Amino acid sequence: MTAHPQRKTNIRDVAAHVGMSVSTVSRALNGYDDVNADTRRKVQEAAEALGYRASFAAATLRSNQTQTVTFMVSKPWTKFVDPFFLGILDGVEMVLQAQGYDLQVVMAREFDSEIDIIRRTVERNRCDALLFGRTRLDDERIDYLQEREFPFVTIGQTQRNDHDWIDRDHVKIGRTATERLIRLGHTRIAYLSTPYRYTYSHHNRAGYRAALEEAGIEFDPALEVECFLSRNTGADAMTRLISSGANPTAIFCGNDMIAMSAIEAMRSFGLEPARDIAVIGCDDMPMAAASQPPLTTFSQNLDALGMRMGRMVLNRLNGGADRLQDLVEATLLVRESDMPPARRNRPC
Amino acid sequence: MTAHPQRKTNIRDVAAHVGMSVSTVSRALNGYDDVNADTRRKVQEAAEALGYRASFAAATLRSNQTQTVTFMVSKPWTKFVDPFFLGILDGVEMVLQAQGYDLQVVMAREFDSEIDIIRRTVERNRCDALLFGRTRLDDERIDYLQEREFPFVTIGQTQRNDHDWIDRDHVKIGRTATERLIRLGHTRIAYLSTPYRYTYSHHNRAGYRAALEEAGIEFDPALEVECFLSRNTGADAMTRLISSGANPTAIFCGNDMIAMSAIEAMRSFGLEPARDIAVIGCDDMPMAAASQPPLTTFSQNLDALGMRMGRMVLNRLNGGADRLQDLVEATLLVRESDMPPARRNRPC
DNA sequence: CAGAAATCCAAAAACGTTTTTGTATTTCCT
DNA sequence: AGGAAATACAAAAACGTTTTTGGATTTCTG
Repeated sequence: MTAHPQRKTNIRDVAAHVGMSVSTVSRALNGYDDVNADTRRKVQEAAEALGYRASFAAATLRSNQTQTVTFMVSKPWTKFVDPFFLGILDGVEMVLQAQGYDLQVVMAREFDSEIDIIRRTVERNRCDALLFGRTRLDDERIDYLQEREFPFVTIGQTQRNDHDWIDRDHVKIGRTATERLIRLGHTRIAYLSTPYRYTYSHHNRAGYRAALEEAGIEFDPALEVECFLSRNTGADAMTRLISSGANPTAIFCGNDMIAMSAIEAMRSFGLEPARDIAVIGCDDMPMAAASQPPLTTFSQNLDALGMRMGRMVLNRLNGGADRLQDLVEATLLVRESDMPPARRNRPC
Repeated sequence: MTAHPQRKTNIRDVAAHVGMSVSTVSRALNGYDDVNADTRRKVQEAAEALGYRASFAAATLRSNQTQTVTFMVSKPWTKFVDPFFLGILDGVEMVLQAQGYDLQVVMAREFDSEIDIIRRTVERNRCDALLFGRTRLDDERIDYLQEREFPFVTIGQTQRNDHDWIDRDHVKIGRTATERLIRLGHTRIAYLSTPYRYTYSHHNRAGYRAALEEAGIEFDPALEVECFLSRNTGADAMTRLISSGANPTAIFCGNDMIAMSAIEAMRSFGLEPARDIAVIGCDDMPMAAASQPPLTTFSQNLDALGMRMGRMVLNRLNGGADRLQDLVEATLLVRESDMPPARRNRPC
């Protein structure tokens, strides 16, 4: 007995309303130039009056264009490094929407499902381009998309690197952090790496090793530890480092989560960050500033990074021929967690 | 001169491949029961072999169903309370994908664009249901969706409350926080509220006031301050509170961001959290545990909350008649930022 | 064994656009 | 003035599914 929910107004309704053909209405609304200015105005007014909005499905089916870009985030990522990816999303969305593109986000539950989601998304034609991060040296997602000639931009590089990407200069980050710790007088500097599966972990490490070598400090494999995505991974690594007698006086951590977790472990051994072990993180998560001591870390203009990424994907969508690759520098945010090494006899 | 990118295989291809009609293929693939088991198997194998995947646009156009749920996040929200919404998203996605639904996320740039995005999304038929949070007492988004009879579930309540929602029990949160501070001996307890535009701010306040009244503590309007979404809003409020002579010995903050910011301001006045002013936050953001002193706050099983939300929307999509409304309790996480009031003459 | 019911599949319509093609009418050029 | 070009619109095809309708064949029933 409920009132029949009225049928949505379609393009035929507005055509009838202005007494013109459907095709003219379509061309008028989509900005083609073989339509009289006056006609276009009338059509637009009618569409507005009737509350007409083109069906997304129908338009997509016919034109094969979705005017949509999809950003895929990996779930382990969302949990831990969210501020980083959210900041980028902001920037991307800003430039995309200015060009009439929608930005959608989908989440991948597990690592293995990333490729499945990409497959689904591409094969069902749900978007015009894909965005994603956490690239690997050898990344099957990229192989797949390149084979299909599907547009995409990544955050992070790969081995072959023959695609559009944007990335922070992680080699420089690793080098800068390590150089600073060396300058402070440290020689036993550990590197608590993000998972090796990611390309950028290798870049960080390359910078770390390069700085050591240039300073003439012998590289000690025992000081390099791989961390993962669990909450306590930094603590585990730190514990191993301490109890194995590797004896670092400073650590550079692949991200702030690892750093905070490592600090927890230090304290459980009676060691204080800064005073006993210098700590440098990466990402400048909100907790980095709030922690005690405030964490020295690397920060980034995420909006800008996202906007550049957005412009890249637009270029690709517009058939831009050139490959766009962009390395952006992070800035070291010196706070209080990195100090010169403790002297043997320190006043209490 | 490039190889022609081969046309995507469509349903006709697989029909031809198995020598059957298009309609049979469709019905076989979509699980209808008027198709022979053997036939279905053959169709499925063919589809698999040819890498067939139904066009999303075509299927949507014909069936008027997208098998997609959209979660709309407001951008100011993403910046500051991300862990909260990300946790919920996780849970929602989990139960939706188990039922074959996709979860998409879209971002609203400004407050005012929220309704526009909803309009676009609904009118262009891009999803089957909407999810969003940050409800207001009087929420135009809900008015719009109800009028269109479009399925949705909110995080948060409204004045009329005649829709599906899930919410934390913010009245209880406000009451529990305030009761605890009272039990610790405080009488001048301030409430640094989240923006009043949100319903839950009022609920927090109601709990706060109720606890005061029950304890026979006279309510002082000067101790209630509204905060907003800027980074320093807590500091601004705290500064006003201190310099106006309102003289609180404890504060309950609508979220952890506000609390952290307020703590900053305290310190700039030479006051120490816990020692001089007790602080209780809400949300248990990662920085709450990392801060000094660790912040007493309210935490939540976000996965569970999200999963309940997911089940709600599924119920609605399956034509469930009953209205689903769910109030979940938060748990107080006592850490170190809340202490009894400082005594006049305290040993240094 | 005749009729009814059940089973399984095919033909064709329909969804709402965009794009292609075509055709009057008008404007331009020499 | 006559033909070419430009302008402005209309008709119809096409996109790839799902759903409706119908019809053969087989199975059941009394």
